Amino acid sequence: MKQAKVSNNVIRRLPRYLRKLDELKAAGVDRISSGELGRQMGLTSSQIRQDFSCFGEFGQQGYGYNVTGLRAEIASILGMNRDFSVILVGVGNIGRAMIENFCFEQYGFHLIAAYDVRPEVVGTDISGIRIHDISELHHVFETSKVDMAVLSVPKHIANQVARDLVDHGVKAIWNFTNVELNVSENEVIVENIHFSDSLLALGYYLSERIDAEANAAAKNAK
Amino acid sequence: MKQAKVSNNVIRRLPRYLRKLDELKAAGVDRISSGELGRQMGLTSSQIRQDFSCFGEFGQQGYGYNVTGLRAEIASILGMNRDFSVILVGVGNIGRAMIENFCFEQYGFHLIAAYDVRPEVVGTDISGIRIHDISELHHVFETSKVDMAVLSVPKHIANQVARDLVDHGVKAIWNFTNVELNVSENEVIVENIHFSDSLLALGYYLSERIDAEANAAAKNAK
DNA sequence: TAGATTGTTAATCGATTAACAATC
DNA sequence: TAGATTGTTAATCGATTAACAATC
Repeated sequence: MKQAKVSNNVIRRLPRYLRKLDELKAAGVDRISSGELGRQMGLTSSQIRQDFSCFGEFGQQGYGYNVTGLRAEIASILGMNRDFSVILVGVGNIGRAMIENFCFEQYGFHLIAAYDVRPEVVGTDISGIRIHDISELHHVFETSKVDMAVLSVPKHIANQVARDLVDHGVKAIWNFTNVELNVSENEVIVENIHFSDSLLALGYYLSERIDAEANAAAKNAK
Repeated sequence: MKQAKVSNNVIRRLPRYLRKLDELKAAGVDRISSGELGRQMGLTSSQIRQDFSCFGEFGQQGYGYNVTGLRAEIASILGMNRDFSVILVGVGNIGRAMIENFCFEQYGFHLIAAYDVRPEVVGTDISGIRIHDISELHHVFETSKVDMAVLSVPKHIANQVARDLVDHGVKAIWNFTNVELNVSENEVIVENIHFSDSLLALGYYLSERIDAEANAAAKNAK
């Protein structure tokens, strides 16, 4: 009965499928084959069918996949209808931007409170979310389940706050601090947004391309 | 002479090595073996040696790696000393946060200008960066090379602005729009920061864990 | 020199792709 | 029914791990 462990690569493709299906839906497409989906996404049809078959049989021979139905299956696999509760710790620039702009609801999460230490923000509301002093953190765990914490505090306290969150029983941390957290993956799920890692990878590919172009130019000049 | 194509997986590990080496340096460690590095990062020593050997011979038998030297090699591979020039398009919440907080210089990039359409921000300065009207975009390409553009405009114009940037000759786009850009990878390097993809993957792992715990509890109760 | 650890070749493992019978 | 396309098994490809000679 238990489904075999699904590889991380497959999981990381699911949100892309979701986005593409939403796009197709918006364009009025209501069925699609793995072949056509592959063409549009730059994947093989085999890979797409393998990916979906990790979770069930969502298609129909001779027909393909129903866009709305498949979208709903993937949404469910990703937990989008579970209504996870979220707190945010660290209302700096990025924390504030997330509170004001990120549509947690759209992905099955809802933000219930935020925390900071600076007196000038504690006690205020941002987009309807109350900012509490971080010393009040334990209260929220007494009154609600907290599934996930957005961690957007300064680097130097990242690990200490993460430790605290885990000890209070948070189940997952969405880590924006650009620090590798020293918490065991047995006790908490950590998902990192490492801006700098992303930029550095871009830097590598950019360097590679610039060098290739310079080489090509040098060759031409000869 | 030409180095074999290095896999994306290896490239994505380089920034992690960099961060770890910086941490070791800060802690006063000046040499490390692949074995110890692996222990600290959760990788095998084999993988670490394989990764580095894609780029050269950075270690010494019987000794290991010099932390400072290895750090410098990786920084150079990632193009951190190339001084790439950057423009930012879309000074909304996230764009503003990047201008104010993200330390481009630290990674070998420098921000030269930003663009928006809203009259209330055009003409102002944010952290020393002038915000121009987007209609002025072509000027910067006439007077400077522009290696990379940070794309942080609203979703619905993302592709149109990306097209424009590519036509002006930008070499890479750091894409914060959560939209899959329809530009060919022959003409431009695209590096995506998809917040929602990251959150949805977290949602998957969180769902999985919650279900596993519920199952364990049900089993215990029996 | 002896011990440690690299760089690299070979073996294993896992992920992607191809092929095809089942079936809508 | 015939054509299309799935779900799945087998083949291939690539990435990780193991092993070890080279050497500091």
